[in-house]
Amino acid sequence: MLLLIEGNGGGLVSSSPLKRETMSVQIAAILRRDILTGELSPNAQVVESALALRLGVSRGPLREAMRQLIEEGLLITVPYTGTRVVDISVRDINEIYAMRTCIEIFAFEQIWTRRSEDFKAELIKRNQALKHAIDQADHVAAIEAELDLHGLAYEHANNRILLNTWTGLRGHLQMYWASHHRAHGTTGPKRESHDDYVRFALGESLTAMQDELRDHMRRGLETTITFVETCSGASA
Amino acid sequence: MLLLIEGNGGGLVSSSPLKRETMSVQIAAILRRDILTGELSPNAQVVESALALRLGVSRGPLREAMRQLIEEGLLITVPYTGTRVVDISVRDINEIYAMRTCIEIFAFEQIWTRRSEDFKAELIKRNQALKHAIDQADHVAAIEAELDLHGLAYEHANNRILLNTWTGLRGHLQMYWASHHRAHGTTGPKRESHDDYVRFALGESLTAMQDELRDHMRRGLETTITFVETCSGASA
DNA sequence: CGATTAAAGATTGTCAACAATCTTTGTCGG
DNA sequence: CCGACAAAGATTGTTGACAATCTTTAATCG
Repeated sequence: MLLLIEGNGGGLVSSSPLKRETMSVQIAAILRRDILTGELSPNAQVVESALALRLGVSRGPLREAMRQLIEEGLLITVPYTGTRVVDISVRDINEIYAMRTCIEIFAFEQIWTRRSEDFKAELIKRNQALKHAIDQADHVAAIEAELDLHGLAYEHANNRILLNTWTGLRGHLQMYWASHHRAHGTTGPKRESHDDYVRFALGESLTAMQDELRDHMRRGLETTITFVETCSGASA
Repeated sequence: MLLLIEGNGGGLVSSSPLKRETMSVQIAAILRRDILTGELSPNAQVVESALALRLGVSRGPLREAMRQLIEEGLLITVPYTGTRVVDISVRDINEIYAMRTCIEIFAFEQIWTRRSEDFKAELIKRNQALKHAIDQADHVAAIEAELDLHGLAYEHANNRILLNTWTGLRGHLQMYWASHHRAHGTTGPKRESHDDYVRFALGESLTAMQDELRDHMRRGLETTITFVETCSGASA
C-alpha cells in the first residue's frame, strides 16, 4: 500500500521529476492518458477499489480524480452502480464537428491580423511533424499531431475559454479515433490532408481560410462517420 | 451531525421531493446557487471543515462537490492552502463576450430554418418575463430572466456541447452581475434592451439577426465593462 | 531595530473502515 | 417451466481520524 511518487518505485507514474503534486492530480493525468490513448476502451467499466489497488492509493484521491474526469465528459457514473468510460455516439461526432467548425473559424478570426512569423513557422513545423508520424506509420502519434496542428490557432487566440472548449473537443476526438484504431485498425489522417489547411492559414484571405475550414471539417466528419458505420459495433 | 435530506429537517436544502440524490450532488447544487446569486462573494474563502459543519455532512462528499465546481471554473484551489470563489477579471469579461458572440451566432444558424411556433412563443414569453422582473425592480430575477432569454436559442440548437458551453459562460456572467449588484447596487438590464433581439430573432433575415447579435454583444460588453471601472475594486 | 529561524495554527490531503444502494443469483412455489 | 421473492455479491457513498503542507506569528540573534 505504498505511495507511487516517492522514489518512483511503483513504476506506474511516468517519470515525475521529484516535484510534489497532489495524488488526485497525478491520478487524473494517468487516467486521462489511458482513456485518450484507448488503453481504457469506451464503455469499459472503471472500478474504484480495483484501480486504487493497482495504483497504490486510497479510494479518496481516486474518487476526486474520477470526479474531475466525469466533469470533463470522459467518464460516466451512475450512483451506487458503477462508472464507465464514456461511449461516443454518431450524434456526438456530429455535434463535435459542428462545434469545431464554429470555434475554429472564430479562432482564425481572432488571430488573423496578428499572425506572427512565430505562428507561421510553428504551423509549418507541426504539419511536418504530422507527416513524419504518418511516414513512420505511427497512427497514435499521427492523431496527436493532427490535433496539435489544429490546436495552434486556439493557442494563439488569447482566449482561455476558447482554448478550454477546444481542449474538451480535442479529448473526445482523440479518444474516439484512438479507440477505433485499436479496435478496428483504422488508419490515421492522410499525408497531404492538411496542406491546404496550412496554405490558406498562411495566405492573405481570411474568407478563403474560413471556406477551407468548412470544407476541411465537412470532409473530416464524412471520413469519421464512414469508418464508424464500416465497423458495426456502434453505440446508441 | 444529522443529515439534511431525510425529513427535510435542516431546512438547508430546497424542497427535495423525497427522492434520493447523492449528497455531493446536492451540495454542489447548493454551493453553485450560493455562488451564482452572489451570496458567496467572488474571492471569498471557502473552508471545507466550516462548510461541512454548516451543512451537516462530512468533508468527503463536500470535497467532491467542490472538485466539480473547480472544474466548472467557479472555485479555485491551491494545494494545502485554501479554496476561494473565483474572481472574474476584465479580461475574463472580454473573453466571455467574444465567445458569446461566436456561439450565439452559431446557435441561431443552427435553429434558423426550423424555428417552430413553440420557439417563437417561448421567446416572446421570456422577454415578457424579463420585463416583468424589471418592473418589479427584482434585479436578481432580471439577471436570470435575461440569461434565460438568451438560453432559448441554445436549448433549441440540439447540440449538447454547445449548450454546455453556454451554461458555463452563463454561470460566470450571472455570478459577475449578481455580485456587482450586491456590492455596488448596480441595476440590471433595461426594459427595452431585448426588443430588437426578439424582433430580429423572429424575423426573416438570418444575416440581420447576426448583425443585431454582434451589436447587442458589443453594447453589453461596453455596459458591463463600464460599471466595472466605475467601481474600483476590480481584480488582477 | 531588522532579519533569520523556529514554533504554532490553519487548511487541505490521505487513509481505512463502515453504510447504503443496486444488481445478480438462487430458491421456492405455482 | 416460469415468476416472485429473498439472499448474496459487487460497487459506490459516507464518515471520522490522522498526515502533509502552507501561512502566520513569535522569538532569537546579529
